[in-house]
Amino acid sequence: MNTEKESSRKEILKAAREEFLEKGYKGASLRSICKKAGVTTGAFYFQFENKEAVLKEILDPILAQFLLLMNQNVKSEFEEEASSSDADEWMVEMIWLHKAEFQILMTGTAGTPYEKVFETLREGLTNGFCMFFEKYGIAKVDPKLLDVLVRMRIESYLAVIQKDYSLEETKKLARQIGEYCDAGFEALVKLLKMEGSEKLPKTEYQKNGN
Amino acid sequence: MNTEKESSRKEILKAAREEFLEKGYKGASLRSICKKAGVTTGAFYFQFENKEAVLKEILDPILAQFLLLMNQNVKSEFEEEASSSDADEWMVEMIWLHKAEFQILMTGTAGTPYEKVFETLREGLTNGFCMFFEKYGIAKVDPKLLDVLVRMRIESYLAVIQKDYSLEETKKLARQIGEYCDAGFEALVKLLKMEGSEKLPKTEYQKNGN
Amino acid sequence: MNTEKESSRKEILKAAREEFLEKGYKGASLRSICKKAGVTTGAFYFQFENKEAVLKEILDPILAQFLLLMNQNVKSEFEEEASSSDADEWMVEMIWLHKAEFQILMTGTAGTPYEKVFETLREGLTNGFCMFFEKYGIAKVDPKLLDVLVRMRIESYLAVIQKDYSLEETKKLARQIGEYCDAGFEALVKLLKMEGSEKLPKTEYQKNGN
Amino acid sequence: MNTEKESSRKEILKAAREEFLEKGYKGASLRSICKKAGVTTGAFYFQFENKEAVLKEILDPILAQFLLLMNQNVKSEFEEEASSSDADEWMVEMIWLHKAEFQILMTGTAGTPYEKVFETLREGLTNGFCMFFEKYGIAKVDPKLLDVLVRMRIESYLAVIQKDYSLEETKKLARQIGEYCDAGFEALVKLLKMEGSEKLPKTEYQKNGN
DNA sequence: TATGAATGAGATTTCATTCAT
DNA sequence: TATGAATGAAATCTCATTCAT
Repeated sequence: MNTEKESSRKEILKAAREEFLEKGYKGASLRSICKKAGVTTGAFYFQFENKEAVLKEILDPILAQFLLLMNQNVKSEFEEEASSSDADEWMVEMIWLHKAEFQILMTGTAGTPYEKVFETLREGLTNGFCMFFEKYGIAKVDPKLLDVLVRMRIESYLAVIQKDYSLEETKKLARQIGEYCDAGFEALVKLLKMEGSEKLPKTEYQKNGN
Repeated sequence: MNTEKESSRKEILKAAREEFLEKGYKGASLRSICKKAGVTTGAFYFQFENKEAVLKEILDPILAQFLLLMNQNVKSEFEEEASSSDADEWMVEMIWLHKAEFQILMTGTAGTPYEKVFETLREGLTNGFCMFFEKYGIAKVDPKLLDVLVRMRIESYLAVIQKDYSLEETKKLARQIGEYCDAGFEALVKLLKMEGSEKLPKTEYQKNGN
Repeated sequence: MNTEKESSRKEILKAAREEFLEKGYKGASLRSICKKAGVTTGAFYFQFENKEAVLKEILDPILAQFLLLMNQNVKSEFEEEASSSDADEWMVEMIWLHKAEFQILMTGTAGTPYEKVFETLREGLTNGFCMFFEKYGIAKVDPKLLDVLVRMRIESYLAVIQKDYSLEETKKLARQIGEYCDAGFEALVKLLKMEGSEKLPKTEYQKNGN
Repeated sequence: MNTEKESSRKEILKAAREEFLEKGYKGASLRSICKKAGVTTGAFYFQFENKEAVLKEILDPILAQFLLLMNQNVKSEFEEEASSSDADEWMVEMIWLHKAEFQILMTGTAGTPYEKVFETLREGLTNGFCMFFEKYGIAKVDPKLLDVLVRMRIESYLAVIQKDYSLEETKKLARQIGEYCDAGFEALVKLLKMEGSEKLPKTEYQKNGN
């Protein structure tokens, strides 16, 4: 039957994804989305409330999945060290499967409600990192530092998807980055412990002692 | 004198910086830039060729500076380890001084020639990293990995400026991130050497160096 | 039914024809075309790609017809002398029916691609004249002279349409001009043959033909 | 002294002539005229009241000369047949010397007061033709026909100047066209006399009588 | 005589959205 | 479900012209 013609809704979503990716949300024009989708504007407005609704439909499910995985990831890293890398791999896989959406989210949502969604994501990951530090004996970690670390980690994911690497290559990179971050993390823990003890009153002789 | 009334050109640039920051390049409207600047559109087009020219005037000098510093940074990291952190500090300082511009560059240039400028920046840093790895005995580093590391480092800079930390706080964070990255780097070197020896039993430099 | 409201497209074309006629292409403003047509600018841009496209739609069909007729005219003048005046009459009629378009073409297309269309038309007629001269034994006619004669003939057509003569009056004028040009032509042939024989005593065709 | 720098006024006139020629009056922009003239807009408005004043300054002197010559031409053609061709030659020469201006007048003045100047010119020539016909015994010539003949003659002049022929070539062409027109004129006179006698009441016996 | 910054209306064009069919 | 013509505000940009210096 309609094998030749995908449903309008899907065609629109596909075309919109491309346009948003290419020109950003503001820069993308409904006209050209509709043209690319082979659909009239009337059909568009039957399927979606407005331009923003398409963006929402593109990004929301991905975001939901991502948040879910992120939470699992964080939890498992905290509870059982073994499965940590598994969760990490899943996340990489999910991002890899939805390159376009994540890129739109990152670079194409200026002036959109989604502009601030990343911060939400980051806050989630930041919590996870916080617990992790605490597990290693650093009670009160500077939230500023945490934020940066989280963003670096996210960036590492995104760096990968912006290229057209295969899933295998992507996973290999993810493992290497994992090593990098783990080592960095341990070094920081050491540093912070030292700084923490330096801040205590007897700084002077501690310096000599070390 | 004319202290109360800055030159139109400067007013326009100021207003444009704000608008681009807030709404991205596409989302920013000339009308509202002009209104904010207290200037007519005619005056605008006397001062600038078009909308894009303002963006150019805002971003170009910053980019030039950044590229310069980046090169110095790379060079000094390669030649004398001591001054590395100095160059690093300068770069942090420069980015901190031009928060707005960098944020515009990052998130507000979709559909603009500047969209791809980051890649240029990254390529510069990537070269530096490459030399660094070679210095540590890793001859042919996977460019994919390099790219990710570079982007993480850049992201660390940018993460900081998006918050309103003081310059002091910013620099402290930068130092901590420096530790993190150095440790991560060393771990990677170790990992890569192992992988290398597993895969290519008798590389030339391995025979001599190890 | 909807006799009172012509289609937007037609209303726009009508209004544009008037405006172009009155103010030339550059001088005509879309705003006032739309207002005259009782249509919004949006409607205009739904129907036409841009201002130039309306001009194209107005002029192209007329030009095509004209070129067609011109070729027929030329051919018949060459082959059978009798029908020559028929074709001529048809052409006059056609021009008379499209006064506005031809006047726009003549006087209102400065700075437009159509600016040079007349030259194309003229080249067509010039070819015809050339054949005509050859038929009368003038082998190589000065193309400069031909060009002038052609333009005079075209001008004669256009002179007529710029006034509001009836079709009958127009045709009568056309006949008179026909006499004028025929006589002029014959005089020229005589002159050129004399000049030719003075300059080139024994041309090939002269030896045989005369 | 100021050999290197022509007076602003002259520079402006030169640049305007070029621009009007190229883009027509409406299409020509003051900005680009000023830029081409190496002059600021302020300087322009010191020298000229407005855009139209430049056009006036370019066209008026030429028009005055042309009208003068035209009258002489007409008069001499009427009084002494010998000098007719002299006056004709002068006119050709004058037009040749002011190609640009005449072309501007013809094709670049849509929407300008000068749009209708041609008609004035033509009326002058038409009067001359009228007298000429009367001299040959055609009392009341159809003004419609006269107008066409005049326009054809003018067109012949203009046809020549739009090409870059030398003055010599131009004059030769003018002479040939002169032959063409004279012969055409004579044929018309004959025709009109016949038509005239046909139209008079006592046609029947006149036909026999003549 | 000029400068050149500024004006502000108006140019063409594009936008997201609506609505009768 | 869809069409596609229409809306009208707003977009970017250009215009001839002015004016303080």
